[in-house]
Formats: sequence, structure tokens, C-alpha cells
Amino acid sequence: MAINDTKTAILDSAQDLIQRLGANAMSYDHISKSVGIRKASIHYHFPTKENLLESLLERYNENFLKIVDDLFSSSDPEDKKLLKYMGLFEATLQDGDHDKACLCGMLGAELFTLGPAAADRVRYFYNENEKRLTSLLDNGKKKGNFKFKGNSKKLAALIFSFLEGALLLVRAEGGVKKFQSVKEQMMDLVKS
Amino acid sequence: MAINDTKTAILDSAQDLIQRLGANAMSYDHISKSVGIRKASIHYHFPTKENLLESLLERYNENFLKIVDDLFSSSDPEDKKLLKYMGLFEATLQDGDHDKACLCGMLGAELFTLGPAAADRVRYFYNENEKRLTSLLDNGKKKGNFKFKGNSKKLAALIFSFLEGALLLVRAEGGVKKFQSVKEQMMDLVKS
DNA sequence: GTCTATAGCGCGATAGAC
DNA sequence: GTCTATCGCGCTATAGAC
Repeated sequence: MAINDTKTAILDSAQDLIQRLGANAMSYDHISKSVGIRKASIHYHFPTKENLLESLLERYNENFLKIVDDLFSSSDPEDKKLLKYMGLFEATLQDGDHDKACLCGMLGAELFTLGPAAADRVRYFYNENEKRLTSLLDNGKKKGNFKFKGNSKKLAALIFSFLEGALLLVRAEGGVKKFQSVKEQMMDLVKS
Repeated sequence: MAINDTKTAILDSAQDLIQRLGANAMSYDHISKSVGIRKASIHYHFPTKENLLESLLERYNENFLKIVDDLFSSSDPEDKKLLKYMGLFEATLQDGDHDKACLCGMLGAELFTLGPAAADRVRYFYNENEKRLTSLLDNGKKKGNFKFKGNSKKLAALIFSFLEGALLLVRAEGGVKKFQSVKEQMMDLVKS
């Protein structure tokens, strides 16, 4: 197998495991079984678990933020962009074998068990998302696509917390259907 | 040491560890060091880890819901009750050594690694909180203490998701101060 | 680049003395 | 009720053959 294909397969497997079970329940053994190579071979590509986590977060952040940037630079009105943005989280939930939370949401719970480099990448993901949401809300409010009391930065943090929390909680009960209904409720709140 | 004192000390230590690090990073070894007894002695009180988790959740749910019930049955107006309810989560964050999330919020991330009895107790906590929030919002809307578009049940789920999410995320950056500011933003949204 | 084999540790759990 | 001692397993990680 070409080196990058194996690397990708390992990262895919690790990401799936973490999004369902968390980083502390993810192991080289699990990955090795799902990828079809031996534990020792994983160490060739990613010497330590901390190293694997860092690479995974780099890929995840880059991919996710790229999608957000494309979405937010489209010509849609701001309210529609927000709905689509929340749809990204909904899509995560339905990805593959189902019941996946956001990678960085899961790692937020386990934040104090991570190495400093991985923890920084989790923080980066939060900050970048809130930044982009803040300007979306700002622009939309100016144009009249949103109508809300309070300030855009605080509302951005609120919406992002809500999305990360909802993704975790609907896995316990309600699933995608419940996520959709609270998503719509969120839209109601920012348009009144 | 009297049996119940030791039991309590073990539960306290386990709860602290889980609220900071998660259930999969909590171990009998850590507890034994913090309580000052040997690992084997913990097994006398709680034969298995699953058993310990169930007892801990039973205590946590009972305590928390009792406080909520007292709070919601007071004579305060509904908006003040909501603010105080959100204050319970804020207090968790500042409890003891700091940076603690809600016990059931942490376990939500690790839900699929828990035994079925513990997972059911986590679900119970979510459902009971949303139930109580739903009727608070309903009552407050009727009396004019709240003004929001949409329906009370969905908004209750939204607020609860937000609180659990925010508690996890502000540990990465912002802490209590950030929690307070998004809490106020939430109040703004339900009163307009 | 992947393999076998193994080191070394921390984990949950048990047996039996006191 | 707490102790010492120990078991067996899964973990991350390394050495060295192919």
C-alpha cells in the first residue's frame, strides 16, 4: 500500500473511533484491526499516540474550516448560511456508522488528558469557528437577515456551544431528528 | 473509618476525576491515592467500576434534581429561576479545584463506552432536566416573563444542550467569565 | 513499509491474612 | 474494613528480521 493511503486509512479509523468513543477509548489495537495492519506498523507512520492526534487534528481543522469558508463566502443570505453551517454538524452525526460527535467536541471533554500540542489545536478549532460565526452574525444583523438582542460575539459563542453540546446529547436520545428540531428552534431565536 | 464515610470519600474522588478528566481516564489507582486507601479496599465498597459509576450517577442525579426542584418551586418569577438554573452549571465550573464540567456532560461524550445501567442514568438526567425546563418555559411564557418564538420543549432542549456544551468549551478558553457572558446572552434571547 | 516478538507498565479484579 | 500479594489483560512503544 502506498504510504499516504495507509496514513489516510489510519487517520480515518482513528477519527471514527474518537468521534464515537473518545480519545481515551481509542487504541492502536482497534485501529490495527480496522485498517488490517499490525500495531507496530502504525508506529512507523505515527511514532506516538500524541503525534497521531496532532496530525488528525491538523487534517480535521483544515478540512472543516475550508468547508466553512467556502460556505460563508457564497452569495446566500446570512440566515441561510447559518442554517447550512448548522447542517455541517448534523451531517457529522449521520456520517458513516452514525452517532459521531464533532472530533473537537469529544476532545473538549478529554481536554485535560491531552498533550499540549493537541489541546492547542482543539482550542484553535473553537476560536476559528467562533470568529467566523461572529462576522456572519454581524453582517446578517446589519442587512436585517438576523434580529437578535445582545452582541454578535457572545451569540456566536452561544451558538457554537449549543451545536457542540447538542451533537453530544442527541446521541443519547433523539438522534438526527431531535438535532434538526433544535436547529430550527435556534433559527427562530436569531430571527426575532 | 465508618463505612459510609469511606464510601462517600471514594464517590467524591471519583466524581472529581470524571468531571475533570472523564470516566476512561479515572482509575482505582487515582482514587486510592487521593482517598488514602489501597485499591483492593475500593473493591470492597464498589466491586466493579461499572458498579461505582452507577452509584455515583444515582447520587449525582438525586442531588442535582433535588436542587432544581427546590429552585423551581420557589416564588421567583420564571426568568429569575432560569438565571439561577444556569447558575448551577456555573457553580459546577468553579467547584473545588476548578474546571469541572457536568458529570453527565462528560459521560455523554463517553456514553458508548459505558455499561447499559450507567448509560441509562445519564439519559435519565438529560430527560429530567429537559422536562423541568420545558414547564418552566411554558409557565413563564404564559405569564409574560419570557417572550420567544417556537415551542417550549424544543427551546428547553436547546438551552440544556447549550449549557452542557458551554461547560465543556469554556474550560478550553474563557472559563467562568465567558460562561457568564454567554449565559446573559441566552437570557436576552428568551426575553425578546 | 510491514512483519514477529517482546518489553514494561497500568489497569480492573480476586484470594486470603489480619 | 483494610491490608499485601498477585493474576491476567490491554496498552504504548521498541528491536530487529524480511
